Amino acid sequence: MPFENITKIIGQFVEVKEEDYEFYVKMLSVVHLKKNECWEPIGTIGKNMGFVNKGILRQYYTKDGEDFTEMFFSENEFFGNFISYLKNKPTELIIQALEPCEIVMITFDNLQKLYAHIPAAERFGRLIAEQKLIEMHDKTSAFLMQSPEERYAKLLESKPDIVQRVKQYYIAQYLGIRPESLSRIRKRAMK
Amino acid sequence: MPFENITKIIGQFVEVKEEDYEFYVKMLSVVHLKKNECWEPIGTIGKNMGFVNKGILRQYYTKDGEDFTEMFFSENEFFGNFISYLKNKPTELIIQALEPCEIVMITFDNLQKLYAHIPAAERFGRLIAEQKLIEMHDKTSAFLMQSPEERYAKLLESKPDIVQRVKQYYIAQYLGIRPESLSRIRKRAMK
DNA sequence: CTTTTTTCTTAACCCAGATCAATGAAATTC
DNA sequence: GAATTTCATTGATCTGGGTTAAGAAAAAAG
Repeated sequence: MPFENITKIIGQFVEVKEEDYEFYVKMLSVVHLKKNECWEPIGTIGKNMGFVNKGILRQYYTKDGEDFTEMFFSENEFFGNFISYLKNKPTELIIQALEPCEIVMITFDNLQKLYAHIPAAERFGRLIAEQKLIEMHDKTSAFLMQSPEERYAKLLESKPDIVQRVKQYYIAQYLGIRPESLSRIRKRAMK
Repeated sequence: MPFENITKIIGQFVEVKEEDYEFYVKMLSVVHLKKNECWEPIGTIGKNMGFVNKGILRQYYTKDGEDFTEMFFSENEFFGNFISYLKNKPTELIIQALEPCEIVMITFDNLQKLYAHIPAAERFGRLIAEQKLIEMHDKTSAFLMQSPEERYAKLLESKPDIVQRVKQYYIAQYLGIRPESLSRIRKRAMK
């Protein structure tokens, strides 16, 4: 039952009518990513939205040979190269599986069909977009208002599973610091 | 001719048909803000979008008695408490005039009417939203990838007028540093 | 299970930005 | 336009994170 989770999550946003269920399912497919595998080829235009059934992914940029991790996605979260799709231009964004992942996939094109066929889905799409906007906003303001140490404490509180399951240098990238510094922060926090 | 600038700007996004012009104008109004005056009362739900005809504003949060400036808006830019409007909840966001401002205003409600009446306007609305999303994204990645000094250099290059017209401690807030540090960065940069 | 590679920790030193305090410059107020 | 408040600069000192390098621990490969 690969669509069990996503059905539950969509149901939290909008009412999924019995008669629409099949149409939803027809738009969806399931893909598996091996560890370290990437979601879409680098330098292409975003075509697909994903939903994490199982596993963790990270979204990152590379600049001067250094990685900058922007976000993690774990079970029951949506992700995708939205900006590339919206701008219809390739971006440098990379989304990579950090564990073997099972992903429910919908192409942005099918998403549009879904909107056309099921008006309630439009509401769902808007809510996802808004949620992404708010997440991004929260992250920006965290960089403005908090120290790396505070940001780590917040992450630990809001997403303890991520901290457990993800290599520390990815967490450090996410916080905007070096792995060595994160190690010190963790040591300080133990007391 | 308070609508001259906005007409030009909208025209860059979508074609404004002669016969629609009057409808556009009917949706718009002009407000003036005195220096230090705020756009919408604090703690209310975002109701209006603004377009800067003349002046500069800053968008900021207050936390523990300290201000964190997120963004500046000057001539020909759109602004508004979009997140509050989208969530239909008040936010702590404050938008304040740093100079006497002339603002072209449209209520979000009228914006919806505009969408309904002129399909091309929907495209304009989407483009504005995307632009805001991209701006926000750029700002987050700047915090991840650049030092305060580099962020200042970038601001100086991309918005020299802002640096000229805005008090330095607002610039410092925007860069996420103290005014004293900005002063030192400026001194270093002179050489 | 052993070897090899990757990741994490620790230490020593450096530096940009924070903090505190004082002074000078500029903008407001009256 | 003098007085007062606000803002910018500078100096001294402190600190958290960066850098470099080494060794320990854990994970992957064989």
